[in-house]
Amino acid sequence: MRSPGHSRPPVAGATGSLVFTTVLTGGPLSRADVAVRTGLSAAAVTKAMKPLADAGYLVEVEEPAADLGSRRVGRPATPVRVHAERCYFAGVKVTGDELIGVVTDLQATVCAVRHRSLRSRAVEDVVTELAALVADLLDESDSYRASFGGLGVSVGGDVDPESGMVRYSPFLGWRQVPFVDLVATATGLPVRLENDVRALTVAEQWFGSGVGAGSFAVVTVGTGIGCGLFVNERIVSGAHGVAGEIGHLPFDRDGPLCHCGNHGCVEAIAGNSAILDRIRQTTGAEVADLASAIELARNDPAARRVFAVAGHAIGMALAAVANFIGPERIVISGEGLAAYDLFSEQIRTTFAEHAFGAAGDCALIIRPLSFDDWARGAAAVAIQRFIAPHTS
Amino acid sequence: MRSPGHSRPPVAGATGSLVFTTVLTGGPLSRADVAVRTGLSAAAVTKAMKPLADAGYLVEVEEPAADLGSRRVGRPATPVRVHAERCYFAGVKVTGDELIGVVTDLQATVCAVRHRSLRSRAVEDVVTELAALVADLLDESDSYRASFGGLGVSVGGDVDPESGMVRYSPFLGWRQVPFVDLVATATGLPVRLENDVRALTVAEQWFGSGVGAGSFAVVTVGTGIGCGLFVNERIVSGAHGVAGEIGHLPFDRDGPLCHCGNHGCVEAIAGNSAILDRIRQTTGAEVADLASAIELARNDPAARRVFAVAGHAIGMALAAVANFIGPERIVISGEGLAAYDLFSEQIRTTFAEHAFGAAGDCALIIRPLSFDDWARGAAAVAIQRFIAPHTS
DNA sequence: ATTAATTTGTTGACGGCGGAAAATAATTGG
DNA sequence: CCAATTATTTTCCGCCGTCAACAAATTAAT
Repeated sequence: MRSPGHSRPPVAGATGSLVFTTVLTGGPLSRADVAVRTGLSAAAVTKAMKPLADAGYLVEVEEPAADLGSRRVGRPATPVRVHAERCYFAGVKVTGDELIGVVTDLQATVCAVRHRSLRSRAVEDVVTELAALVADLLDESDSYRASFGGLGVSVGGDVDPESGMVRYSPFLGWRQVPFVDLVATATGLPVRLENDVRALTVAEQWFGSGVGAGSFAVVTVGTGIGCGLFVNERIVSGAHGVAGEIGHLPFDRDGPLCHCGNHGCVEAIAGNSAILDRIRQTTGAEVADLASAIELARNDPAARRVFAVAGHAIGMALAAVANFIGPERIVISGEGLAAYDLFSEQIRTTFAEHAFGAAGDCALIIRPLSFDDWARGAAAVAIQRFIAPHTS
Repeated sequence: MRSPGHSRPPVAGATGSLVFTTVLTGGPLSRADVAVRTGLSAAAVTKAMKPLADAGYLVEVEEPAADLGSRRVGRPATPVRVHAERCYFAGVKVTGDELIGVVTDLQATVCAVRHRSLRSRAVEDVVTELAALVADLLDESDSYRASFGGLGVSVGGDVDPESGMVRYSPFLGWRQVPFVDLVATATGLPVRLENDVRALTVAEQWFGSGVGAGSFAVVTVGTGIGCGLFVNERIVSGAHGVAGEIGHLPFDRDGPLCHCGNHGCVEAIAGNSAILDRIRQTTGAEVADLASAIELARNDPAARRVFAVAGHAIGMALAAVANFIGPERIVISGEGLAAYDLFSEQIRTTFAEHAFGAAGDCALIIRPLSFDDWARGAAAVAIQRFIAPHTS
């Protein structure tokens, strides 16, 4: 029943996944290192690695690179690394007016990118366009199809990965769409669906700033302001599909009206369009997009003040995240962060002021994000599914 | 090396804990039911139960109570329940001016209560008083000492259960106190330490409204406003010991000054003393405590309005919790809730207004809490430790 | 050079534990 | 009393991880 060309997931059980992800996220590691990190015995590691190496997913590092500070006595370690080109994954982020697709290898390194604008948001049109986009991507190299691991799709809104349903997506205007089934039949590929912010969080968890953290949060600043949470070894999905909605924390009863109907939400102060509106309003300048707003702010104190106010709101939101779940790190990402120097000071000051006690020890990590990174997040979801099929 | 009279933890491994907690939290259950709930095979359940029954922790229900809607064909099930009197636990909540202690059975039913006021907050004095309090409690019945499972202690502030340290407690003015070690040597009992709100959350998780929920939050409204979180099968402790600090979410830049230095925190609007101050201020009445404030509000519209404003702030905080982690349920507890009818309407309205999408589906459960319940929470921590020693 | 010490990696025996299937038990409904 | 049905127990089997012994590869010391 297996379609030809789809690689079989390499792992047999939980231990296999554990060992594999340890190597995947921890760079080249000797078997002994893996044993220490996982808490398994050395014997168990050897046994778990055997089939993974046989199937080509793990390879021993050829050049021992003996220079690195070692020179200890004893048999030298032979580090093992993931063979990233062993299989490939596709990820597509669906927005209201565009599809962004990537192909990545096993380590989520982007190998190919394609965008495709949407002329219609009708479900069948989106599915058709998505299938075409993925086909185009996979046609870029024979290897992609030859050893394909899975397709990840991310959508903003309320999404259920288990059933593969888009329960509600405001941007697309969808309700109760069995998106995974539709995409799977249209493409013939194994498909996994996830919320867009959570997909990004998965990417950070395994391939980004979340590696090694017991808990972390990803805060995205863009049109909206969102937050992905990784707590107690897992991503928080919310009992009803909603989690990490920090965009509408109200900070100022007299603040600007938000589209949600309340006043002074973070999003209504620090969202991209809020910033643009505010800059137009206070300076009278005709700024077309965020880039020109940033440009303007370099010389115009009034515009700069708008960014400072936004930075204040973001700092408050970060403090709320830190006080709430006490993550080890918070990764702040977004397009606007290209202008990080404009926010930075204000964000950190406000965060420090409002973080409660030891919550302030939480590390703030800035990570500017391109649109392609969102699609990479979707691919990361597919990778995670491929490696740990059991994990929710 | 085991002190005489301390019962040995009954479980061998993870499966044993699982089966035992399933029976403990799920009331009397047949082995077949347990198999379904845990996902184990029936055979595994039988095998896991054997040693637990032999040791007297589980007993078969004698009276099959055959009335209950059953009357199906086939061999009747023999429900198994926890033998609650098999062993006893003590729990002590330490506040700035009082110790509250209880003895409970294995099901966290309170068997004995004692309070003891503190004349000094010096560490050694508190330890001495605590040991005396526990001794008094255990002296109330021979059974307590004869089959004693463990002592749980809860303290407000930043607490590390693993090391047994009170890292920082504002109310006691302690820093880096190795409290578990001190109490253990003073009492000769096995001791477990936990943050007070998290201890309460453990009690709800196993013996209260959290039973069966994949995620829930406990919001406590009292002098301070706090929140315990249960997410992804575990309680959230925060990487730096801080989590669930919702008391200082700022909702109103022009609101009253909070002791934390900012304006308009939830705590500065809806905390007990904030309510009292506000009522004195607006009505000029001399209210001594919350009870008389409630009394007054029954007839005085101005006082009632103060409660409504507090209810609004609480509703906002609940919405923030729901939007943030999307729990299945939120348990709201506190002394002030005796006057729930004063808050209720406003809390629910505000919550519904500010909960984002499906986050509003979260169930709000009211559970008035006595001070003894806090001590019971500490005992619950000891129970949990007794049953699942491996779990963090 | 030889040997000892040290660390890594492999192999095989052993045991715990959970599942599958068969056996046993206890009822209901003929 | 016999079938049907559901609960529980028993027996057997296989997976998987640890332990202990061993093989490998290198440094340090003699």
